[in-house]
Amino acid sequence: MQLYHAWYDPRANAARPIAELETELSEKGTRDIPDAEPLSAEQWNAFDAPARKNYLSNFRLAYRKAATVNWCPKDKTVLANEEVHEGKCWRCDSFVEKKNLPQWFFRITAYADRLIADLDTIDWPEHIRLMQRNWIGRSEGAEVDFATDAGDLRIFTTRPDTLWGATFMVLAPEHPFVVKLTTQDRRADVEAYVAQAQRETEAERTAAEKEKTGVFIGAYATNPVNAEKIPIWVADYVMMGYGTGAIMAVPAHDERDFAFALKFGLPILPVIARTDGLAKSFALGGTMRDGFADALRAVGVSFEERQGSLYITIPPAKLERYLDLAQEFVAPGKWNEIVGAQWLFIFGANDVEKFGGSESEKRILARCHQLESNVRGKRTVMEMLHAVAFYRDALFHAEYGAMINSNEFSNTPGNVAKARVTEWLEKSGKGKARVNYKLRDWGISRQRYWGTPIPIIHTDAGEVAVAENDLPVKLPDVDSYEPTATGESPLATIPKFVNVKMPDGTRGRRETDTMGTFACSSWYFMRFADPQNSQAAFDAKEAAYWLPVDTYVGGAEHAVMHLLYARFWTKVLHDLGFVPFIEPFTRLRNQGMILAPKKSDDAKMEKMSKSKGNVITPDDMVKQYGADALRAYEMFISDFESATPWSTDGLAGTYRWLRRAWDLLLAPSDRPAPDATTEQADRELIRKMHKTILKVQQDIEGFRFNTVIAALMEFTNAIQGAQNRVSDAAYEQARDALLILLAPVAPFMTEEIWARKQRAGSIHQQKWMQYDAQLAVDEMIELAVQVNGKVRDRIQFPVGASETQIKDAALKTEGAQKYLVGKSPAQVIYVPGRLVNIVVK
RNA sequence: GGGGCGAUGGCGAAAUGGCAGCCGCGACGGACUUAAAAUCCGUUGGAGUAAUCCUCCGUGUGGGUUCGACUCCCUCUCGCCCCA
Repeated sequence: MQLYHAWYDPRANAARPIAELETELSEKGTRDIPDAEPLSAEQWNAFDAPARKNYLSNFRLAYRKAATVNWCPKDKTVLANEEVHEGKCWRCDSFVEKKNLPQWFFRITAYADRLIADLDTIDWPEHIRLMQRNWIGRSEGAEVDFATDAGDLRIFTTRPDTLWGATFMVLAPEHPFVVKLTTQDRRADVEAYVAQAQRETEAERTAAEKEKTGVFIGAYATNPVNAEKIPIWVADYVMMGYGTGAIMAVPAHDERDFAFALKFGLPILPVIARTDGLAKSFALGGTMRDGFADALRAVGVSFEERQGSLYITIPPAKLERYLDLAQEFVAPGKWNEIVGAQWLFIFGANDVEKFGGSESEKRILARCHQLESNVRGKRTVMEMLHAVAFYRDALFHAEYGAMINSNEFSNTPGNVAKARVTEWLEKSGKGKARVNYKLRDWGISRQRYWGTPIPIIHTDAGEVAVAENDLPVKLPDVDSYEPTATGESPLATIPKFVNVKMPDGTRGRRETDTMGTFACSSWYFMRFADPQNSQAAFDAKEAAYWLPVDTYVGGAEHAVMHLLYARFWTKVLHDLGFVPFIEPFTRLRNQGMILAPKKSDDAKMEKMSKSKGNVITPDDMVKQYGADALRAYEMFISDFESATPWSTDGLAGTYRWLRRAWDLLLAPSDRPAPDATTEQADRELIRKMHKTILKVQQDIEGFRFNTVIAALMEFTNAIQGAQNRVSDAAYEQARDALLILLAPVAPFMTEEIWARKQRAGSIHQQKWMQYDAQLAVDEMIELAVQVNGKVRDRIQFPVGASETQIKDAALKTEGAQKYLVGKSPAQVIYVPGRLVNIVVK
């Protein structure tokens, strides 16, 4: 239970024994520990034992806290996520509820930065490392406090540069401020909404994602950067688990906030300039005086005209001219606007309103409502603009760009905006820089029988770890594994397991949750280093000798869970001195999945796995074709990393090839003596042999087993084809090479042939073939002759011919000449050993 | 909803930015056989054509970069995996 006895010290950036933390707390409290809740030594020393245990839970790498589980009200059981389908129980189809239970967690978030940084030290596929980085989801931003009647409401944002565009706030339904701030008149609506959101599963909360929902809670918060009062809403698109469970909504530059604001008529104020300079204007028929279109043409502003209206996209350089023209031509009692790169409402000559804040929003809206009855239903300027489909791509963007409409920060360039605002927030005490992670702590509790018992005993003095000598805690023998009606683990119903006597005579209750299987898969490879050890999980010396794992082959489907958890566990054990390495698997390669037809729909494929019940066992194939043929076929079937449908159609072909090789390798050798005719054939066969040696060894090292088989098939064909034309010596040499190269592919068959040939020892202990570059080199090369990238002829040259010679010959080929009639080559490109491309204009 | 990967003949697939389809399956034709199986030989991306000559088309869609794109960049569609 080392995780329980350890905590993460951010100063050392490493795990340390919890005892050292206790000492520190008793001497100086949390004074030196960054981000810890303030606690003095006096306060700590005044705590009783349970209070101390409780406080230490904030630090331990293994700790308990309340968390929601899926609960089936009919089966009265806790369901794993994969047992919930579309919000319903997999067995009885009743709607799954949420239930709060104390659960055990591992504090993997403490290692987030190291889990990212150390990815650079291992040889893993790039997409797996990318997935882990995304999964950890490190984002830099700032914490900002918004004042409310219930005190400061803290939010986390990755875009502090958009603070001036915050027009409302959104709380997660579970946020404690929802209850504190909701006004009397809004209470009924808010409570109904929160209750509904909590009934919904996470899946439903995001599945019904298209339509945004939420309610206003009646309260307001003050934006610390401009003292504007903005309304507070509660909505299920904000999750309590991420950041602080509260967001400032900047609808002009966040897609979800934009959709939410449009739906509920909340103001949308652009505060970041567009980076693409896109500016548009829609001149509705009748709003501009005659001659406007001609005037636009005269200054070179292009537009589309449909049904009397002009759809104008204004080039950045022409914005000023356009503004002049619009003022000149706008009809009395009408207006024209520019959106995108500028936000201007043109009501007449020298009567232009800039849309740049809540005051201008009100003014513009009031004037437009007065002038035009059609827009009176629109609650915000942006809603009015959004009604024009032509404008839609110019209204919203989420890029970094120069700040606008942000008081003294306006015109701050996009590349420094975030840093400058963050710095200012810190200096002015309005907020501070903070790093946030998507990664959550790892919940290990399962309310199941099958799993490793969590070695903790609950006593009157709080929880106590099981003494090291008493480990491991074993599962009791039971008759029934059925879950309990209370949601507790079945272990809770077994008094013999639950009740324990402590050394001091008091009674304790064993923890009855078990660990999910990922806990075990996080360290099994360490146990493999010392599997018989009955004293400890493994001996440090054995682990240091055998580990880390040099090459780990597994499926990409484990990219973010198993592989991340195993890395975390390894780092903890490293910090605590149990292993000398920081990464468990030095090299990782993914094998592709084997797919099988879906049971429900034959036309679709899915991963072949026990849990899906679509597994095909290879026993019959081994019986019919032998293990070697099956092995070779699996190597051959596709690229190692690609998923591929299972099919035995090609297995007979692999079998035929191995049998052909068998016959060939065991055939009596009686070739003609070397002479002039055999000499050339010998050279060719030996050349093929060396090419094959190189290909096979390179491809094995690169995990390209399918092309290894292809190369060996080619070599087999080559020997067979040449057998009556080569000398005895060459034939023997080639056959011996094939036998050795075949050994890793068909280990049983080659061993048998080795024995039948009366060779000493095992074939699998022989030296590998030596590649000879000299003997592998070609005498002649064939080059394609292309004209404008299309092959028109071919030429042959001895190796070593000069570039000039080759280019000249290429130009003279019949195929090239045909396409050069009346033209002259503009360029001739020679790619050594490959082709000549003649470029003709 | 988020993240990752993929799409090439009838099928599994190959191809350091340089001749698309290596190798195998299947199919077709032939040899051997009384016959079948097995084995061996040949053909096999599509269209046009008497033709194995030749021409055009062709790597999910639409665009871009390049002398040259399956390969690099952007858009979309579909499929699979992981998480929610």
